[in-house]
Amino acid sequence: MEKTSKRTTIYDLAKIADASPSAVSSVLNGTWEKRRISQKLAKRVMRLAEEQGYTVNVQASLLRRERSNIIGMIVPKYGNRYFGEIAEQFEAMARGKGFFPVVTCTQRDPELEFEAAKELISYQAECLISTGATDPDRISAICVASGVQSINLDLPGKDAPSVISDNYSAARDLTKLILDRCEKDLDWSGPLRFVGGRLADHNTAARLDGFVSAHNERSISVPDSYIMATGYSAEKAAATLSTFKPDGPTGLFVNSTISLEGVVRWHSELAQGADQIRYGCFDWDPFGSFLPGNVGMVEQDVTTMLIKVFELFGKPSTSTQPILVPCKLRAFHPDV
Amino acid sequence: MEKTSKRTTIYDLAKIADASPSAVSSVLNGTWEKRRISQKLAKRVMRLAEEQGYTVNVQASLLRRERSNIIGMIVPKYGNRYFGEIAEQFEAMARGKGFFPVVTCTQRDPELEFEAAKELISYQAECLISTGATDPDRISAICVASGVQSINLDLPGKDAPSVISDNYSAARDLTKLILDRCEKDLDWSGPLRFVGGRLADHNTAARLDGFVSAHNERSISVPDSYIMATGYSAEKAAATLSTFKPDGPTGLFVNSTISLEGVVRWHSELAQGADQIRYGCFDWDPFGSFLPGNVGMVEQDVTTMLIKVFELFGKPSTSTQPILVPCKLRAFHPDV
DNA sequence: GTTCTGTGCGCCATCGATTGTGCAACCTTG
DNA sequence: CAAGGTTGCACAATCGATGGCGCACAGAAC
Repeated sequence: MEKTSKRTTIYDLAKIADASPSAVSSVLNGTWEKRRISQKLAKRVMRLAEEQGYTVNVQASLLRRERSNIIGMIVPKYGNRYFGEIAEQFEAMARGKGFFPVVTCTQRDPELEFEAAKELISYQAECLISTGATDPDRISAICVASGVQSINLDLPGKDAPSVISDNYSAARDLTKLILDRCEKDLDWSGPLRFVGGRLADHNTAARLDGFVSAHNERSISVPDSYIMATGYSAEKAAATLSTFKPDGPTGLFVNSTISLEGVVRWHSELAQGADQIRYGCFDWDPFGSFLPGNVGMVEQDVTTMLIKVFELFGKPSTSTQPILVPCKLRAFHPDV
Repeated sequence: MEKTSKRTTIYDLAKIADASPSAVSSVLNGTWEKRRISQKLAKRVMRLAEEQGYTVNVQASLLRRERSNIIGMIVPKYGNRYFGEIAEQFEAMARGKGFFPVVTCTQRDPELEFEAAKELISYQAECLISTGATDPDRISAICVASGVQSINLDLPGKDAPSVISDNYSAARDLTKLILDRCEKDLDWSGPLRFVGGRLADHNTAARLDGFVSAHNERSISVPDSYIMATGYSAEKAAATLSTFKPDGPTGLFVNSTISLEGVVRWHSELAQGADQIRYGCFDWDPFGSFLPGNVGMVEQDVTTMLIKVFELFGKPSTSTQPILVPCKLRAFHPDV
């Protein structure tokens, strides 16, 4: 039925349909009515294409049309609710708008981010969305050089429009929630410890601001040693906490579910006093919400963020002032 | 510095370097020594390419070379440890081998799976890996028609080689673990309930087999009503369990972390007897391991699975007998 | 001075699809 | 029946990169 060796092309179809390649092409890409191809020929070609299992060579098609329909995204990780959700929804939305989404995961490795960006540009991506990129401006730079639009998501850059969460407000609200619950459950009023993230990172800085503000509003001062922002990884969080053996009520503000993994490990291994600890986490995870001691989590509003991204898409970049999207605070029920 | 409107091409570079496009091309793709281009010209061209922010138009390049370097994968979800891990490791391995991985998420929607597969073929993917596809054979079929290799991962198909977990053995071991812990903690000896998944699905069937075998080995019989495989979603699991209010010790075999979400929700809302419940889950999640009542989880060996996939890659498809990869059982510490 | 061997590079066809243009064949109208 | 209009399609250039082929020129050998 079909040629064994190579993929069928419009030339093959033209031969067996006894028509010209251009006629075949226009039938298959839907322009045949405009080009006044008879229905008879159109039907014949379509039937043959079906029979031969023809699929366009998008490479060739887009080369000619000088566009790619590809819209690229780089994300640091997949197996994390937040970024997983971003990737999934992004793909769905892009497809809904007729684009071909290509998402690639760069493990928070600046070199890999850069390489992946270049690769996406080579594949003629029309727009590149850098999610949580460690060096978004470096990526914006090659995008500019190649005439490709770039948009930052989750972490802001100064050379391209950015859509990010309102980290400050959400962190402040979460901090208040944890403080309230410490007060209520443990009759203890802080200050909390801030665990995870990197201070150099914009989001961590904004969250820390919110964290400190919430304390200040209550006239609580936070010692420097309580800021344990030693990186994004479960191991680092666990390591930082390993020497900390609380001997009374304690509260933690956990920056990201990745750090939460370390915190929970530490928490579960405490010899005593584990029930005297309350914590909340910036970022949401369905299982996280059932962990003992967890009083609330911040869920970033992925859908709204992506809507904003797609609003920017195609527009000549206006302001690079980050667009802030409010988060949703999820407070969990008090222990019974 | 660079042209504002269009991307730089080898023709642009040829003009400013005062050389021919073919010379530029061979310099940039590394064949210049074979083509006896002088180092002098090569250096000049490379410098210019750098300055102009040149990137190959892979579309054109691959059209000419008649290959794409693209290796495609479809996965049902990202934001799930198992599939997230698969996607991440797949990308890393593919890149390590010089390919361009394109992963796309199809939400367990058969139509979307099919559309995405066609799209990847249109982009000239050289191999398509269907992960957890609901209808892998339909995808294999178009791959065959287009002369593209296809490999199934996680769920087997009969028309292409498959790499899957040894669901039977792992389920048997997990069942035994749960039964042991029920015996030890609750002085209760089953039978357990099986929650989540679809019986029509190969993996659920294999796991159920293992589940039943483990019971049989201990001469425990499992009532039909204990098999609650009503689908893959947290809601469905929660709905199925909603009418179940245990009045004594109970044990559950939870099929997938997705179902686990529902189980945990149900568990946390039980008015009483929650401490009389033990469960284990097929699939691993870092937070899942700290949930009250969870005695163990099965971690599928993603790395080994992908190694097997890459071993199949490029080979003329041999047998379509599924390749079984053993899982790792993670048992959690008894409650203190 | 002629022939021979390298060196260095340009010319041109090609990959598959798209699209502006052109042109037969047929039909209509007066 | 000629002029004009319509229908239906083919031709050929083009997108950017690649690679076989061949040509010009330089130096070596005789």
